[in-house]
Amino acid sequence: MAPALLGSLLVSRGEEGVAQDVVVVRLTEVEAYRGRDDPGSHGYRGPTPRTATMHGPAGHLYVYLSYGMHWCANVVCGADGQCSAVLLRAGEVVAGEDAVAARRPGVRGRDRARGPARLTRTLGIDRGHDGALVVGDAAPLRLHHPPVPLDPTTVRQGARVGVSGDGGDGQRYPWRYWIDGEPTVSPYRAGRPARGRT
DNA sequence: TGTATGATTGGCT
DNA sequence: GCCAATCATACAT
Repeated sequence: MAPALLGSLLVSRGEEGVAQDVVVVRLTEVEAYRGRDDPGSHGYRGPTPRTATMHGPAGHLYVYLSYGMHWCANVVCGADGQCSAVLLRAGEVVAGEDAVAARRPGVRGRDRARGPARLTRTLGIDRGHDGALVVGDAAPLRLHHPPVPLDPTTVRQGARVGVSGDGGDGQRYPWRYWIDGEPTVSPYRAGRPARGRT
């Protein structure tokens, strides 16, 4: 699912449906997360209240607070009871420049949605969006297929950002996907070495 | 009830 | 490149 989401459009309807507030972001970078078999995932230690949405049916948003101050958003991809989601790491603002300028004064160009927390801020996503659908008329945020099919040869793949060793041997799952050459893709940072905890 | 830690960002050196 | 900000969550006591 993760590479298939690249090039897709994420559309936020404005506050109270005001057309002027609509913002559209074209996804350029995502990461896949699974459950029990993925040490880098919030679902690694089994379902908890926080990750309930991530363990639910596909098509909903899993939103969590990072570092006590940043919201990050995932699209849930697995069947109900499974744990599978794709973190929306970065994108390009393709519509709603004015709304974004008002929401993020001083931030311009490629940085407006370059990084998972910047993306949520630009789209106005927060805790209230956890569990919301990304399909259907009532959805506060909607996901659309790419207007033009993405050239599959431009998709790149590598280790996830900020995730320490995935396997016991320190290997890193190559579950980060991005569109080659896109300036909005966030810089790579390796995670801390796995800490001894069992 | 206490505490360590992040799927990050932005400012400063 | 280094580091503080800031707090819900998970887990230990």
